[in-house]
Amino acid sequence: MILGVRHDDLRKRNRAMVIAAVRRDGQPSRTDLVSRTGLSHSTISAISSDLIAEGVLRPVKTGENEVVRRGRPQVSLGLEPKAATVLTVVLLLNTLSATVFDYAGQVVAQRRERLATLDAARDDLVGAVAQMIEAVLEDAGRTPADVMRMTMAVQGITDSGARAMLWTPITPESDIPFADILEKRFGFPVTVQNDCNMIAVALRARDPERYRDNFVTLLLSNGIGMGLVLRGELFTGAYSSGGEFGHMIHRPGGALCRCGRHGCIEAYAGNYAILREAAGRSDQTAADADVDPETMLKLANDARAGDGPARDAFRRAGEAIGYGLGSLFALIDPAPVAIVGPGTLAFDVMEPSIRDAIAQTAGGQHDAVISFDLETDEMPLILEGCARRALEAVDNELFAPGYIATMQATS
Amino acid sequence: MILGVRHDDLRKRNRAMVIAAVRRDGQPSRTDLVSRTGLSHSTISAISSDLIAEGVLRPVKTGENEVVRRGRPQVSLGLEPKAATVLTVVLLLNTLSATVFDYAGQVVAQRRERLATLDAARDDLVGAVAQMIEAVLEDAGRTPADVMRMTMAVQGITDSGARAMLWTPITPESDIPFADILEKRFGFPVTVQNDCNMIAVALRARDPERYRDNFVTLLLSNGIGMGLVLRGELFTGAYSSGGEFGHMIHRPGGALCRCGRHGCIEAYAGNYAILREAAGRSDQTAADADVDPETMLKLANDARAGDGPARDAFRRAGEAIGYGLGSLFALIDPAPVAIVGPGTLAFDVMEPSIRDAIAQTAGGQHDAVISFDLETDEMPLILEGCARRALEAVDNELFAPGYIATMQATS
DNA sequence: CTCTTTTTTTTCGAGCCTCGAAAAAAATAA
DNA sequence: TTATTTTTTTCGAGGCTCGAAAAAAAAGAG
Repeated sequence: MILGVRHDDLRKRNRAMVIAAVRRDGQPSRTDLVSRTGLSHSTISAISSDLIAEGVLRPVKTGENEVVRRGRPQVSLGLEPKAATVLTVVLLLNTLSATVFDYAGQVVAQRRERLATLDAARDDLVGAVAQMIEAVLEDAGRTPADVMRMTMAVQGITDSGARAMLWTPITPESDIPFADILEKRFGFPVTVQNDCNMIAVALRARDPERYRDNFVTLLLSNGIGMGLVLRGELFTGAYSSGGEFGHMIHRPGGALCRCGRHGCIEAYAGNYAILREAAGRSDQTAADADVDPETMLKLANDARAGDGPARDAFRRAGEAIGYGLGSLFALIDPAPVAIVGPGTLAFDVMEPSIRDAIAQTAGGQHDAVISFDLETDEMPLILEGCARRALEAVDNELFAPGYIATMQATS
Repeated sequence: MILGVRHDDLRKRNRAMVIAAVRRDGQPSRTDLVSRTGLSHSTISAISSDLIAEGVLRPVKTGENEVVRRGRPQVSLGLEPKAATVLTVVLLLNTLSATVFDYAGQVVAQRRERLATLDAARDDLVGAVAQMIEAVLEDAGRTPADVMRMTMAVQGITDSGARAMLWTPITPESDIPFADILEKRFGFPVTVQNDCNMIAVALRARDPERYRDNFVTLLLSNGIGMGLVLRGELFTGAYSSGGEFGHMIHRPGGALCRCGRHGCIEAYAGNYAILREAAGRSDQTAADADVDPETMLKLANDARAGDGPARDAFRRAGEAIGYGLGSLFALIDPAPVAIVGPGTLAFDVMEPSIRDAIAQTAGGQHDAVISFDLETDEMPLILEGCARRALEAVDNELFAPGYIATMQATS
């Protein structure tokens, strides 16, 4: 159905714009907001005084960084930290962490623990998450009723409604509806997101100059994850979180993948695949659940030292990634790529074969556009992305209700 | 920049909604429009009487199909044919056609001619197009000044701004900026679109139930083209029309493709590739520029008759398409696929191997969702898509200016 | 220390837009 | 001819944004 725009939606949208501008720009003055949004002084004045009265924004003392100029000084507006509390949970292989953020995006409390996810039963996983949520909320001096939203990031595939973890390499369990379970238990809204997608959100927030409309994030670890931003929007599949770059087919009927199929990119470029190849094992050998970083560093050093099985393994890994990126670029055109995770430590060994492979594909046409940025530690990015997602949801749903609904109904 | 919504944008948007609803629904009454758009009777009344006064819409006599009911009868609103004239040009291998449509989408005049595109020099192509435009406009009794928009569809890659044909299999010439040239010559706005994208637009318009948010169109011919609709929007690359499914890599370093690279899907599934394989030629043999339909039909019949080189060739073609779709589905999740073009005549021979290959990929998980619809004649679809594009552009830009700009600036 | 200048922010009335309710219009049913 | 039903238009109320003017808050000049 095509929805018309009702009159009050206008104010809601413009409120959302103002909040979004404040979140992005840090501490803009009303005058800054006028130029950012194209709205008039009168409108900005009205909206911002409303938002201040409601406790969403607050005037902040400008630091010494402000140039002393003639005239009435600008008053910067900032997000009121007390306006909301959001919660993030990150569940990765053998690691669980939970963080409480205030509305301004500052960490209030954080917990992190080792958890043997591979051996944990379904209820153990859910129980561990719930327990950690309770603990970190207590650390933060908040109750579940204070939390306006929670975003959970998991390794693996989630559903497109962001309600459940459909499949994950971190445990044999599948289809765990974390959102339903946690919402029922705690009463706040929960979404479940793919870790790589959160990395993409974080990069976009961190460096909007470089990562704006179209870019790719690749998480190189035991598996290969991808986050994709197209036309400025996080790309997800129709039913799932999508973007399963690691399971695009590199060689039909080829090496055995962790997912049980054959010839996936991951079966050549995942850590387990590189190790398997370098160790001279058959490419039909079952995958290791995890490979420790030291082993990978040693392999990378072997590869750097000269020709041999390690160098071959990385070359094949790079080839798989390169052809995969080339195929992806045939579909969406080349875009900047951010490489994230432990795999960055061996990226120099793979980069030549990646570039060679891309050059042999249709996506290699404009290869000047293709740049790789490296970021070894994925954890802060995932956390940042989750927090951002949760906070933006609060921005839209709570302080400008109807905004999202109206916009989506447009198409 | 984040753009706020100004007050007059509201009316523009709602006008656009009303026009779009009329175009989609055929001849809705004002009451229908109220339920379609969610706007009030008062608003619909005001907007529609404006549009009628401006000559965009007109009240139409309802046919006999209307049930006789008590109460004031509904007055249906239709598009006023005289409100605008649009032009479409379709340039394919050895074929050029031009059609004039009225604002209601009816054909006013049409021309079609054979043109040896492979041998035509750059200026010949441009000249032939320009000449045909002049001729068809004269047939229609219109002048260039009457034309509010033209959409041109070409085989091959266009730029994302829809201004130029970047590369095409129909002639060795490349980078022909048709939009600039024709705009300069005729004075009306021109866009240049990829043919498969127009097929997707047409299918969406024809059957919105089936083809709505996510679907794929594959054009099987001498080359392999793709149109992709994601989240209800036509998908194009960042720099080009994108969606070069045929040039995703199927077998690294494999068969020689028409594009000069090796191992592309097209190098296994294009007509020339199937013929090459069935005839027992090396897969490094240069591609035929075109293969006539009779030859392909004969090959398909050979394949149906039993095992042999023809059956193998189609099996390999199906495998390439299947693995390609599987890789695509790993990224975007499975979606309905419409198969269009001469290749549909041999689709029964390929379908088993396509489905087998998909089943071996990550995208094969939910294979119940994957359905194939066939449509042999692509020409009417391309034409319909072009007309639709041009008319919708007129709807938005002319009768509700600012609508598009505002919406895009939102993100 | 006071007055002027400059810049930011708020206030105020005008002009639109949408909405709901009531009225008007146009048909059928009694 | 009158009552009923349904569609469409009219009209006043309430909101929103805008531009212009006013107010506020600082530095600079004398």
